Amino acid sequence: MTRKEQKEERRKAILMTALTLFVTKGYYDTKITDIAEAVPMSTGLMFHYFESKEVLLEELVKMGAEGTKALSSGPAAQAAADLPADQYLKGFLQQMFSYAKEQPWVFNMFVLMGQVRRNGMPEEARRIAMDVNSIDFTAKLIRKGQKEGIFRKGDPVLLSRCFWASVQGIMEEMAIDKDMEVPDPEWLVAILRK
Amino acid sequence: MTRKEQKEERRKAILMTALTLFVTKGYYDTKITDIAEAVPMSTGLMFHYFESKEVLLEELVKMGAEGTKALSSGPAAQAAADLPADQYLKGFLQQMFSYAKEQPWVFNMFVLMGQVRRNGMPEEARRIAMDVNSIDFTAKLIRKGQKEGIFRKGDPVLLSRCFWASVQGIMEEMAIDKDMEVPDPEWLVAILRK
DNA sequence: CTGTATATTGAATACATATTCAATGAAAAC
DNA sequence: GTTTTCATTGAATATGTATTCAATATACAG
Repeated sequence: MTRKEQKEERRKAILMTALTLFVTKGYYDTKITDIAEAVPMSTGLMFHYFESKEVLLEELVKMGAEGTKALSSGPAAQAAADLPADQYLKGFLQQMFSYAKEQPWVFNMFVLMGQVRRNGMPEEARRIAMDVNSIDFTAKLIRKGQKEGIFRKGDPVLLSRCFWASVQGIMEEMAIDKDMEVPDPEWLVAILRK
Repeated sequence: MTRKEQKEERRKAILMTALTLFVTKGYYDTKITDIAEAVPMSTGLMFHYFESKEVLLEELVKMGAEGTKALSSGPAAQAAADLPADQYLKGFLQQMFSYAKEQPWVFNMFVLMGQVRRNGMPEEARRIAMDVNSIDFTAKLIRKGQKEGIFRKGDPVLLSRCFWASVQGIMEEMAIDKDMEVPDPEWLVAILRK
């Protein structure tokens, strides 16, 4: 394994460790030393890989942003066009909920993206996360569902915000309480259903 | 006005200012100087009224805890016993949403209580907020609704967690985006409905 | 091998911000 | 009107934690 690959491995290890800690303890409560200790590596070495705690967060958010974009333009987006809107959303939630245990990486990333959008989070990371706009994507889906006659009346954007706020809230609880039972996706889609 | 009353007034002014800032900017991002500047008063004087930033938060959370307890044992609790479960919850949300503009104090307090329960928030305040358990209260209500045949099947505690996580998420958005339209309480109660 | 580059450490430093404090002003008590 | 108590200020200090750095070890290249 080349030197460059080694370094890349190490960067990923740091990123994954930080991701877990950020989501479970919160960004401000996880200190650089916490991450270093968990990797494990010395505190100073962290700065050989990332120039600051904020940049580390930004890298994570960038990864999340790419993933989300891929999702909303790749084959999954095709499925969205074909499937009935409610089926697609239920499928998405089912997938995400199952990741909570099988691919915590993906799950945590999704949760982090939501958290970083909140006020008081570092400016630049927040900007990047805000850029990825699931709200609009889902709003379109909701409009489609309304036409199909399966979703309730109401401003699609507002419905979309409510839907995602709910999903985010529940996923944060799941991220912290690993033993929490997985909710039925239908419960959340019911927010939209007629 | 006596000296003591003056002091009490001033304390309240600080508490209300801090509440607004905590909810809109986040606890960690609002500095003591931010609060002092907004009150307004000198930074040092803040410590004449509250011994620390954490204690200030704790005082707020204590107030919120009292308010919540009063709510769940006062006349409102009676109403809960009489009304159909869905009516009661819708009424509660309607009330809370209307407070967003008319009594931002109450609204913000409610949001803060939710935020403080999260990981990474100061220990003691968190403990106090956790103590106030809306989850169980609502779980009972949900059980009632299930018997009435209006709520879906499923673990009442899990349903309750989902319901509150959703409410919290949406109220946080409303707290930050003052122009956001008020969602229809029915959308959230639909999480529970059969 | 030898020299050069990279990885690693832990202690020193920088920095942001919470907290203290000595000094001053203003109000209440006597 | 004098004394005493409380309110107020802003600069100094303490503290926690991010960040830097000089020193050392390890891997790689020639």
